[in-house]
Amino acid sequence: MTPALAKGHEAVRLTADVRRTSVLRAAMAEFAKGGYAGTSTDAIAVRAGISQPYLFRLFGTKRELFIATMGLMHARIETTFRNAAEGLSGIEALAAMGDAYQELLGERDLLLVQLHAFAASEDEEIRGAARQGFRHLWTVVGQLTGLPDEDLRAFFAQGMLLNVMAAVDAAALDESWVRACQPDPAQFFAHRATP
Amino acid sequence: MTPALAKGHEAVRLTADVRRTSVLRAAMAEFAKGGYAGTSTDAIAVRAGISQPYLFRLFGTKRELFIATMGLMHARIETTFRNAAEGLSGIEALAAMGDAYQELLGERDLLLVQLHAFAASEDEEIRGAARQGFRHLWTVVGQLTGLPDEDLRAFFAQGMLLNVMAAVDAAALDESWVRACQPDPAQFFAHRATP
DNA sequence: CAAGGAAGTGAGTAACCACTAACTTAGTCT
DNA sequence: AGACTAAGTTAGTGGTTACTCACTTCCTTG
Repeated sequence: MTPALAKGHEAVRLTADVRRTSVLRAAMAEFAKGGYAGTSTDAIAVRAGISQPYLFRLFGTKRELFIATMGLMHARIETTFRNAAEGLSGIEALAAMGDAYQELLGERDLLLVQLHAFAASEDEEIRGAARQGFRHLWTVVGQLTGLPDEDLRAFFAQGMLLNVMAAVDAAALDESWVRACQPDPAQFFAHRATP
Repeated sequence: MTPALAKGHEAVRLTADVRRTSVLRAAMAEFAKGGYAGTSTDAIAVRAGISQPYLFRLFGTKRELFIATMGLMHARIETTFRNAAEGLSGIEALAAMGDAYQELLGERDLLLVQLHAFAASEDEEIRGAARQGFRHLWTVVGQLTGLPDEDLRAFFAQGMLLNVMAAVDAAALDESWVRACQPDPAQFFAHRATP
C-alpha cells in the first residue's frame, strides 16, 4: 500500500543516523550471543537487514561497532539506574537500582554484552572503553546514593554475579545455588538495614 | 649433553598424557588472552611446542580442549580454596579463601579463563561445564565454611568482581574505584564480624 | 630382529571473515 | 531538467582457521 512497499523488493531508504541505531540494535543481539571475536559482521548486517559493506560504511570497523554497542549498553544501564533511583537516596536508592538491574535478567542482551566487553579487554581500545564505562557507572551510582565505597563494591559485585547468571542462563535451572544468587531485597543489604 | 638434546633439532618424545598436560598449560595461557572464539588452535600448538595436527589428535576438538582447560582451572581454584581453608571454618575459612582468591590476581590466567568460560556459554557443552564447575565450587565452599547461602553469595559475587578487575587489568590503574573494589579482609565481611 | 603400536609431522582443504573498490539508485536543491 | 549528494549494493580479495590424510620415526615386546 505505502509507496515504498508497493515497489516490491526495494527496501525503504533511511538516513544514516536512523540506520546506525537500527544496526546497533542488531549488534547488541548478535554480540550478546557470540561476543566480540565470535560474532561475524555479516550476521549483524543480515539481522539489521542491510548489506555487510554498508555496515562498514556506517561504522568503519568491527571494533568501532563493538565499542559503539558498548556505549549503547552503558547508556541503557545508566538510565535504568537513574529511573530506579528517582526521588530516592542512600540505601533505598541502591536497593531500587539493584532490583532494576535484576529485572534486566529478563532482557539478557544488555548483561551479556557487558560480560563480553570485559572478556574482550585484551584489545586495548575495548579495554579502555570498558574501564571508562565501569568508572562512569561507579560514579553515577555513587552520586545517586551518596553511599561509601564499601556499599558500592557490594553492589557492583552482585551485579557481576548477575551478569554471570545471565550468561549460563541460570534462570532455566531449578537448583539451590541459583536461588541463592538472586538476592531478595530484604537481605541484600542486611548488614545496613538491621542495626 | 643428554642423548635427546644431542640429536640436534629433534624434539624429545613424551607420552601422550605428559604432552596433554603440557598442552593444557599452553591452552590456559592462550585462552586467557583471547577466549574461546578469539584463540586459534595454532597459537596453542606453537606455545606448546608441538604441531597443530597433533594437538587435534590429543584433544579431538577445539571445544574439548577448551573444556579440558576449564577443568584444570576449576581444579586449581578448588585446591587453592582447600589449602587456604585448611584447619579453619566459618567466617575465618571464608576470609582466608577470599585472600587466596585475591592473590590469584597475580596469576591472572586462571581468573581470565573463568571469565571466558562464562562468556562462551552460548555453546551448549561449554555452558554445561561452566554450570557444573560453578556449582561444584559453590558446594565446596559451602562445605568448607558451613556458612549460609547469604554469605556464599557475597563471596562469589566478590569473586566475579575480581575476575572483571583482572580482565581490565585494573592493577595497572591508580584510581579510587580500583582500590575500592579490592576489599581489605577486615571490611570484607564487616556485617558478620562487627556485632 | 621383526613387528606392532604409539608419538609426531608436512601438506593440504573447504569454509569463513574483515574489509574494499566500484558501481547504482533515489532524493534534493537550484 | 539537470547536477549534486547521500543511501545502498554486487562482486571480490587476501588472510585465517578448524580439522584431515597420509606419512615417518621411534620404542617396546615376543
